[in-house]
Amino acid sequence: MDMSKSIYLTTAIDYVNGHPHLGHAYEKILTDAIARFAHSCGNPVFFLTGVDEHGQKVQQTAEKRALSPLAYCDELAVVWSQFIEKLGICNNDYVRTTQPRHQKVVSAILNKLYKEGHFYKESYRGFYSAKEETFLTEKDRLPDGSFDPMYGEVTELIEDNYYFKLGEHQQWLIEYIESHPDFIYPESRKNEVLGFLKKEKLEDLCITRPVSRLSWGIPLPFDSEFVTYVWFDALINYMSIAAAHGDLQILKLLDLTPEDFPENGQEQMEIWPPDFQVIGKDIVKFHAVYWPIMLKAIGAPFPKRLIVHGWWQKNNQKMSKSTGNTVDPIAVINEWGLDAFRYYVLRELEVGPDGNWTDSGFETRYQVELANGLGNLVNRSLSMLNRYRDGIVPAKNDELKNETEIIVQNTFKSYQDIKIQGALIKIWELIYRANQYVDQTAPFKLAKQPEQAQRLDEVLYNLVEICRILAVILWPIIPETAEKIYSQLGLNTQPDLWSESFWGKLTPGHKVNKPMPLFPRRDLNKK
RNA sequence: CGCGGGGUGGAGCAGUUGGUAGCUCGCCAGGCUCAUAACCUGGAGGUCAGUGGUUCAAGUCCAUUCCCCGCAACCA
Repeated sequence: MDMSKSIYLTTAIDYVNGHPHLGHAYEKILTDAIARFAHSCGNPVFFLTGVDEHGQKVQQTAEKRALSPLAYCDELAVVWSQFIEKLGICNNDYVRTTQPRHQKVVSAILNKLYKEGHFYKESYRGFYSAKEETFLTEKDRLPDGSFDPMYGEVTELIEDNYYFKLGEHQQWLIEYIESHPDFIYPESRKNEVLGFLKKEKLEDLCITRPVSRLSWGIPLPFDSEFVTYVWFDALINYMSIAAAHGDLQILKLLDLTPEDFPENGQEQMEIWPPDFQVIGKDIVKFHAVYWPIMLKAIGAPFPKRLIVHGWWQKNNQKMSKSTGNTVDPIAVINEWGLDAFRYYVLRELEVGPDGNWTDSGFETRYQVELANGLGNLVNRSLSMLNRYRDGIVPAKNDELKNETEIIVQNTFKSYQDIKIQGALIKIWELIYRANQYVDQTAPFKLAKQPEQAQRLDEVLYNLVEICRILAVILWPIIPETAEKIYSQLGLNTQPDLWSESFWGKLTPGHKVNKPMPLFPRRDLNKK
């Protein structure tokens, strides 16, 4: 692996004009787990997330509140970045599409593509709903030919706009996706995109909005009558931040220099291309079709993998603010703790399919898997070591070494394949095995028989060592808990490197600390 | 015929390249007492939606039918 280039991960950037919800939290935590695993493997990591701030809805809401759009965005940016912090995300940068560094890159790209003949200007005649501020298509017509009253008054309108030629890109994109089976994950999404590309003719993408209709956007550098369409603007964030951190490959491509980003100082990182771009299934088309075409036109290498995750429902119904069928991540974290939340969303579903949140499911996983499983194992292991050996780690012993190593390897492979749920299932096999081991060896009985002292030492070593290894392999998922385990083990290092998961790293004679419940048990009946 | 995803013991889910159907919860019985009234063992419970096919062998491949759920341009 090329160690000079960082593993580059991105999430979709969130549209600020909304409120952070479970879906946003899930995507961030999922990406965070992948990022932490990459770090754990010893790679430099660059993890980007951020917000998308342009567009009609922001402009409207700002107007309603008598604020400038930017002042309104400044307010929201705080809310969103606090949300990221609350989730324990280890991102290296936070992009806002209103930042000059981003706008510079968007302008550079627009200029380049314009000069190279990828755009053309054309008038569009269509039926426009002023109420919804959108053009309607034939598909929006009701069976009787009229438009739904929800669109208000619909008028026929002629509007000029710039378009990005996509037609010529359709064929190579199909071939690219077919010859790079890892490009879109999971496979079902890849098939969906291929199906679409093969069946439908790609229509040229409108990349502007007239200023008269929408002013809150990045001005088109070669025509002041227009601003850039939000999606064209938003997708570029992945590249603009690489440029802003001095990625020479991108700078050169866009004819920019590090001096164009004075706020960055002298930093020069190798970031591009992204290794993982994590998105929701709703925006597959933008990332699997428009985005590669944009990159091809720009001449930039493609992202390695697009990770498409599913959506959450609650109680098998679509989450919706209007019906109150929602999950507030902040409230859950405040009540149950960050790691319980992170664990649940990653354990509940594999990456790809939709998930279903239920409060009782969450509580059960907390109680059974975290409190009674992981928490109790660490607690009883450390407690016995303290009680029988004054907390001093006995001589090394390899009784469970093989079993543990197999599980650790399987877990590693699952992480590598982005099978996070699978990784957690395997990790819990180790927890069950360790609890079973306690029962089989009964250290509490050995402790009463002086002639069994050595056997007791062996058992205790195996238990404590497993607790330590668990911390290492769980760190990408539940970093706070992993660090707590290390701290209870009296270790002053961090469980953030996979190489720490090798058996036998706990040295005899080391003194551990007293255990504290990692996940305090709850009396669920009282709720 | 719009696209996609699903239908596996009471509930929620795993099932990699086809080879005796697993897990968690719940239920019943037993064991243990180090531990967060936690832990361990055993048991009951499924014709893997239906039908047809390929195969020595299919939940796992093919065909078809039924049912559920998302998506269909800015909502992760």
